[in-house]
Amino acid sequence: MANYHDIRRLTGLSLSTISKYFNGRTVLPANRAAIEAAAEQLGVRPNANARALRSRRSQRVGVLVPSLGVGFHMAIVAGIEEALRPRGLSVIVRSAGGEHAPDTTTAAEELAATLVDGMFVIPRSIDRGPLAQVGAQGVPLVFIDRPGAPGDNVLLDNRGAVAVGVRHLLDHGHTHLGLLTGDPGIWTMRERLAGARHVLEQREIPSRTVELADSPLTAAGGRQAMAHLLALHPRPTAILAFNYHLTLGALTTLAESGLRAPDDISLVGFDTDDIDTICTPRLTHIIQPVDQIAGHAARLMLARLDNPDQPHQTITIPAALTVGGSVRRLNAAG
Amino acid sequence: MANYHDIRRLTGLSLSTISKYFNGRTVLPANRAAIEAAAEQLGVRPNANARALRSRRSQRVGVLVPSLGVGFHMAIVAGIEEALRPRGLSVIVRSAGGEHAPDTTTAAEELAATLVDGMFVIPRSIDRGPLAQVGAQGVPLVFIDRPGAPGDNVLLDNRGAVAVGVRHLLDHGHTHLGLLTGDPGIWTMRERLAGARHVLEQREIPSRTVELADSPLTAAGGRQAMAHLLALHPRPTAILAFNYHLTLGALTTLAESGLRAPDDISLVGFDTDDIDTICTPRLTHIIQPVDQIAGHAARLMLARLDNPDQPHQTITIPAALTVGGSVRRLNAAG
DNA sequence: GCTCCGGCGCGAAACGTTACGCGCCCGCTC
DNA sequence: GAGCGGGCGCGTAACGTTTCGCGCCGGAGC
Repeated sequence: MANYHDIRRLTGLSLSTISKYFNGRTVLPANRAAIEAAAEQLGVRPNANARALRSRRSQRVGVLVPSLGVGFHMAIVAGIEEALRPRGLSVIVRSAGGEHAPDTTTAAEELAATLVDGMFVIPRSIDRGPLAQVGAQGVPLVFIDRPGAPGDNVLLDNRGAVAVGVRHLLDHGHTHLGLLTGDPGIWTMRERLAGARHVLEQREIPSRTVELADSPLTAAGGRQAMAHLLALHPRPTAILAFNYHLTLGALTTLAESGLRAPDDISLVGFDTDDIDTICTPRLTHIIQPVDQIAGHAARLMLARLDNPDQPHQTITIPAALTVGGSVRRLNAAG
Repeated sequence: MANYHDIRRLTGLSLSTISKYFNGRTVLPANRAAIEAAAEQLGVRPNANARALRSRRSQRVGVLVPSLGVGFHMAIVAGIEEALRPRGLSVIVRSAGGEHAPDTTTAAEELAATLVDGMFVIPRSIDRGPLAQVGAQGVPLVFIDRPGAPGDNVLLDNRGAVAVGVRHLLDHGHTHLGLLTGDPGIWTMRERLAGARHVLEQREIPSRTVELADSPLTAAGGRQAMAHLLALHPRPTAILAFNYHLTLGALTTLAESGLRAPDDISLVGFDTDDIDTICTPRLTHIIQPVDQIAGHAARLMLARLDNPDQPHQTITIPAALTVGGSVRRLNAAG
C-alpha cells in the first residue's frame, strides 16, 4: 500500500503538509487538489498503526462483557458500535466469560494492552473487585451498572424497574404476590428486591402476603422457583420475575402446569424482547432500555475522549413497563 | 508506560535481546531472568502499536456482519472471539447495517483500513457484489454462507437443513405441507426451498399438495404468510418455517388463531434456541450449529494466517433437527 | 590444538506517521 | 512605506518496536 512518501514523490510537497491534509487541517487549495489526485491515483490510506504509534490515539475502544452469548450484552455492544462507528472508532469486543476465561481484571488488562483509547466494562455480577488499576493506567473507563466504579457510569434503575412492575400489580388489585428474586448474592438482584420492598412499604402491604423465591439466575432456577410459588396455599395471584432467565423459567413451568396467564395467574416478566411476542396474550414485562444504555455510554465515552480530565459522570436510566395482557385486574373485593 | 529502553537502562541488555525475549525466542537464562525482573518492576508491556507498525501484524481480526442485532450474527461473533482470544487475537466488530450504514464493500474497506490481519465476513443477503478487491489488498477473508466468495468459506448446508425437516414431516405421515419460504430474492432462502423440493421429488410427493407462502423475512411477514396457509381449504397438516423470524411469526399467528401444535397442526421451526423452551410441547426445529460454524471459521482463519498462500478451503456444515413435540404422527391411513 | 559451526548478543536501520518550531509571504494598519 | 501578524509550508526529530547482518564465544570433531 502506498504511503505519504509516494504522495510526496508525486506532488513535491512535504510530509508535514500531506499529514495536515489527512488530518483535516487547512492546506492551500492547490496543494489539497494535488494531494487528493495523488492519493486517489496511488490508493493511499493513512497507516493506522503508524498513526496510533505516533499520535498515541488508536481510534479503538474496547468493550468488555461477561459473556457475548447473553442477549443483553450483545445488544449493548451493538448499540455502542453503531454509535461510535460514525466517529471513526473501532470496537474491540472481549468476553471475560466462556471456557478459558480469565477474571475480569486480567481481561481488562489484556484489553488495555491492545492500547484502546477507552474501555466499556460490563462487570460480572460476581466479581466486585477493584479494576481500579486499569483506570489508573490512564485508560478511560465507562462502566455499565456498577455504581461507585472508578470511571463514568451508566446505571440501570434496578429499584425503579421492579418498583414499576410491583406498582402495576398493586394497581390491578393484586396483593398476594410471588417474586422470583433470583440470587440474593448478586447486587443487581438485591437492588431489585429493594425496589419491590420500597413500594410494598409505601403502599402498606403486609409483608406476609409477599412470597419470595430465590434461585440461581437460570431458566432452570426460574422453573423450580416458579413451581415452588405455584404450590403454595393459597397461591399468589400474581408473579413477578426479576430477570430474563427467571421469566423464561416461569413461562415454562406455567405452561407445563397447564396454567395460563392471566386467567389462572398474573405474570410480569423482565427484559424479554422477543419472547413476549409469541405469548398470547402478550407478556406484560419490564424492559431495560438497552439502546438508551448503549447510547448514553457511548456519549460518555466520546465526551471523555474529548476531555479526559472532566469529573466522572453517572447517568441513571429509568426502566419502563410494557403492558401486555398477562396481568388480570382483580375485583376491588378480590 | 515503561518500554524496552527502560529495561535496557536497568539491565544493560540490548533492545534486540529484549525484543527476542518478548517474542518468545531463546535468550540466555541469566538475561531472561534479568529482563523478567526488570519488566515486572517497571510494568513493561510491549507497545502493540509499535509492534504492529514494525512487524506488519496487528494481531487483530475484523468481523463484518450485516447487523449486530441479529442473534445469529452475534453468536458467530461470540464463537469467533472465544476461539481467537486464547491465540492473542483481538476481534473488531463492525456492522454493515444499522442506521447510517454504508454498503458492505465500503464497510469492508473501512475495516481493512484499520489494518486487521484478517476479516470474517457474513455478507448481507442482498448484496451479492464482489468484495473481491478487499481480498486482493491482501487481507485474508473468511466468508460465512456465501459460496464462491474470494476467500475461505464456511457454508451452511441450507438444502440439507430444510431437507431434514421435510423428511421428518414425511416420515410422520404428513403429505400436505405448508412451507413458509420467506423471500425468494435471497439466495439462502432459494437454497432452502431447493432442499425441500429435492426431498419431495425423491419421495414422489405430488407438488400440488405442497403450499408455498413467501413473505419478507420478518416476524410480521411470517405472521401473514402463516395466516394465509391456515386459511387454505383443505388446510395443510404441517408447517415448516424457513428461518427464525418466520418461525416466530408462525407461532404468533398460531396462538392468535387459538390453534395449538401438534394437536391442530404440526410445526417445524428453524433456528430458535430459546423460543422452543417455552413452547409446550417443545418445538421441533432445525438448528444451525452456530458454534461449529464459528469454530470452523476461526480455524480457517488461523490456518490462513499461518500460511497465507494455501489454497482456499470450503467447509460445509450440516444442520441438525431437534425433535420436540410439535409434530404429530398421522395415521398411515391419514 | 585448530577449525568449524551453531547459538546469541549487539548496533543500526527501518516501519509510516505526527509534533514542533522556524521562516516565508502576503495583506493590513498607521 | 515600514512594521506587524496570521496562515502555511518545510525539515527534523521523535513514537517503540522488529529485523538484519555481523561478530563473539564455546563446544565438538579430527
